[in-house]
Amino acid sequence: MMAELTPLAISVLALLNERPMHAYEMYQVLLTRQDTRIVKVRPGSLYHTVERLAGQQLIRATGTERSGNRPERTTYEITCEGDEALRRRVQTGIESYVYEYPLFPVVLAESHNLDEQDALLRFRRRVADLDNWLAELSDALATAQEQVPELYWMAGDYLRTQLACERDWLATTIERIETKDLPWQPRNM
Amino acid sequence: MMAELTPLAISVLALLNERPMHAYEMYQVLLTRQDTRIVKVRPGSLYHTVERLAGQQLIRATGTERSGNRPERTTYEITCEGDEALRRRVQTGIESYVYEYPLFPVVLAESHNLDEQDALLRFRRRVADLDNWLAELSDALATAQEQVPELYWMAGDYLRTQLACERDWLATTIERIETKDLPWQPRNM
DNA sequence: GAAGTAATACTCCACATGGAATATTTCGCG
DNA sequence: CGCGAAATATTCCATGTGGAGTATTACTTC
Repeated sequence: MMAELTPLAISVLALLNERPMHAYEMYQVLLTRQDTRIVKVRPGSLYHTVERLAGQQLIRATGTERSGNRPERTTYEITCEGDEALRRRVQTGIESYVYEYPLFPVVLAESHNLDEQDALLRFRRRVADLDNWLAELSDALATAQEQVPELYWMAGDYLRTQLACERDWLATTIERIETKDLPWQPRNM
Repeated sequence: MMAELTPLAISVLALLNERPMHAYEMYQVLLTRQDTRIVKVRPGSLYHTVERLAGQQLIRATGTERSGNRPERTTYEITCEGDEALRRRVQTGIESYVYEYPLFPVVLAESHNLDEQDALLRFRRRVADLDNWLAELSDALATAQEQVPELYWMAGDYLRTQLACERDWLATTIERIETKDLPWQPRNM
C-alpha cells in the first residue's frame, strides 16, 4: 500500500500540474504565492518530497538544465498516475473529516493545571492574539479579492470563519468563568 | 534550547502529576478516559516520549515493580522541573495561537483541480461526515456532563463549536457554488 | 486440562519533518 | 573594481511518529 500524499506532496503535484519545474523553482513559487501560509514548506522536506514522488512515479525528471554558471538543476513533470493521485487525494481530503490532533484541545483539557486567574489571563491573551491573526488575514483576503477569483482563496475564507469561531467561543468561555457559570474547581487545590 | 513539549508529552506529565505510574498504565488510563480522542497515542510514541522526558529530567524512575509473574515495569514520577515545564507549556499553548497546517485548507486550495459537480459531491459528503462526528461528540458530551464537572470537558465543547462552524461554512459555500454566487471557473478547463 | 484468545508490556524500524549548514553566483554600492 | 550581502540550489542529520511485531501471562470455554 502506498501511503497517503502529505500536504506538501499535494502542493508539489499541484504545481507540476500547471507546468514542469525544478525543486527550487517550486520553493520560490510557493513563497511568492503566499502558499506557505497554508502548507509548511522547509527546504529539507521539499527536496525529500520531490524525491519521494519521483520514486513513486508520480512525477518524472525531464532532464537537467543549467542557466548561466549556476549548478544544474533537475526539472520534473507530473505523470498520469501523479495527476490521478492528486485528484483522488483532493477528493478524499474533502469528503471525509479526519481529526488531526491539534494542540489547543490538549492544553484546554489540561488547563485545570493552572489556577483560575492565570487561566483567565492566558485565555484573554489568546483572544488578543486571535484578533491580530484575524486582522492580518482579513487584510490579505482583501488584497487577494482584487487580484484573483474567489475560487482561489476559499481556504483563506474558511480559515477566517474558523478563527472567528474560536475567538467567539473563547470570549463566551471567559465570561462564563468570570460569572462562575463555569466554576473553576481543580481537584488538586 | 530544549524543544517544546509535544502533545503526548503534555499528557504524560499531566498523568504523572496525579500519581506515579508506569508506561503501560498511562496507556490504559489514556484509553479508558477517552483521552485518545484528543491526543494521538501509539505504544511506540508513548514509550519513546517517556524515555525522552526521563532524559530531560522532567520525570524520574522510582523503581521497578512486578505483579505476579509478569515482566517488571518501571514506575515514574514527575519532578519539580517537570511540573514547571507542564505549567509553562499549558500557558504558552493557550496564550498564543500557532497555526498547525491542517489538511483541509490545502485540499480546499487545490479543489479547483476537480470539476464543479465532483467538488460539490465531495463537499456534500463532508457535510454528512461532519454531521456524524457532531452527533457522536454530542452524545459523548452528554454522558460526560453527568459524570465530571464541565471544567474537564471544555476541549470537547470547543471541538463541537469548531465542527459546527465548519459545517455551516461548508453549507453556505455549497449553496454559493450552486447559485453561481461563487463561480467555479478553473483556469485549465 | 487443553487450546485458543485476550490482555499485558513492551521493542523495533521505516519514514517524514524541519532546522541548520554549505557552496557558489550574482547584484548592489561606494 | 572590489567587497559584502543576498539569492541560488541544495544536502545532511537529529528527532518524533506510528505501524507492526513479539513474548509472556491470564482468562475462558469446551
